[in-house]
Amino acid sequence: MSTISRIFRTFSTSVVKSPAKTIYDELYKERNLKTVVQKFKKLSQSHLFRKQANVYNNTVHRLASAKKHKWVEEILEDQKQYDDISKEGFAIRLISLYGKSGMFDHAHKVFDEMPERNCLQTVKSFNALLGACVNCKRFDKVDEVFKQLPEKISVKPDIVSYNIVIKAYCEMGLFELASSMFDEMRCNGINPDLVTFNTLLIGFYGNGRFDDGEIFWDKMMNNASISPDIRSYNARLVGFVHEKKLTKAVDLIENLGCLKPDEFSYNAIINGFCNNGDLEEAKKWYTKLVESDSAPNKATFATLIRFASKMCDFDWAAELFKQSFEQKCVVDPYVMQLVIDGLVKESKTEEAKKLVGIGKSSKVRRYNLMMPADE
DNA sequence: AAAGAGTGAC
Repeated sequence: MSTISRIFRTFSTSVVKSPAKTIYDELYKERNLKTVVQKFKKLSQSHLFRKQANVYNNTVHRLASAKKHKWVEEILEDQKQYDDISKEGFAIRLISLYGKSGMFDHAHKVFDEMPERNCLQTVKSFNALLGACVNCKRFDKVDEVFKQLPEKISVKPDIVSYNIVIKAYCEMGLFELASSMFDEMRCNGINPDLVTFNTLLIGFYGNGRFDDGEIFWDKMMNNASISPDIRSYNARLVGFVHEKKLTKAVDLIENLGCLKPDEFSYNAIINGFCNNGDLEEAKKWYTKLVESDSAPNKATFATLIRFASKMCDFDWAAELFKQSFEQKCVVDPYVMQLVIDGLVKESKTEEAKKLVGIGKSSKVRRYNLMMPADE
């Protein structure tokens, strides 16, 4: 579920600003998902509607997050009646939407049906299928698709294909295979790009393979055609934090040159100080984040509210609690309840009641937080 | 219209 949210995150945020938002307001404002399905199918009859990729992303995301996979199937299968399905781009959209919804067999079926719909299978739809393996965590299928399919359908894997396979190996914890794929792609005349390096850096630094991370960091720095971006630096920050090298991490975030730290950079540092039990530094870096061009997000609040509660700084926890609502960040109710319980324990009953009220009235997410006496 | 890289964790 959290994986699904992450995969769709880019789309749902862009949808907010998209003009489709106003045109299809009726669909977005509908709270009843069964009605959403009916309305979506009705709207799909319009050729113009079917061009709106964002409406598809948004709707499928809503249904998949609510675990209504039958309804995802209902709206996506319904699309096959339109001529658009013989265009590769439309098939790719269905494959990737099924993939993001965790429905691998459906994704594979759309791919398999392409020839009978006179739709050419190029490396792009091949990559969409490969991506669906990873998004559905069907790692057993990755090798099968990557090693057998290209020959069957006469496509040549490209840089995107290799990047997807490298990500799959990193997620499987098969770091040696991820490294060897990096060598193999170069033998096949495909040069690693920024995505390749960032995938490997995140895989290594994020999983306790600091030394391997450093090897690829050096390779990237020595590669004249690659300019590391903030994601590359953030991966290394996470690596330093894992290694408990906080001085190194702080030095890195303060010396990014022309790059600007983002919320992921700050979160990495904040995580480090929380793990060290350093309340003062955690507060300091939270303030820096608030004063920066970025804003704290769900992960920031989840970490800090939990940490402040653990350190019994319930005044700060309450402050963060309120901030998280102002920023419309949805944090696990269990963490929010920690703050209420802590305030009550310190006899700050009025403040606790106030927070319960904020939770009940929130439009972002209605929390059913309780005063300990209610339980 | 269309494929690939990220944060927490009872």
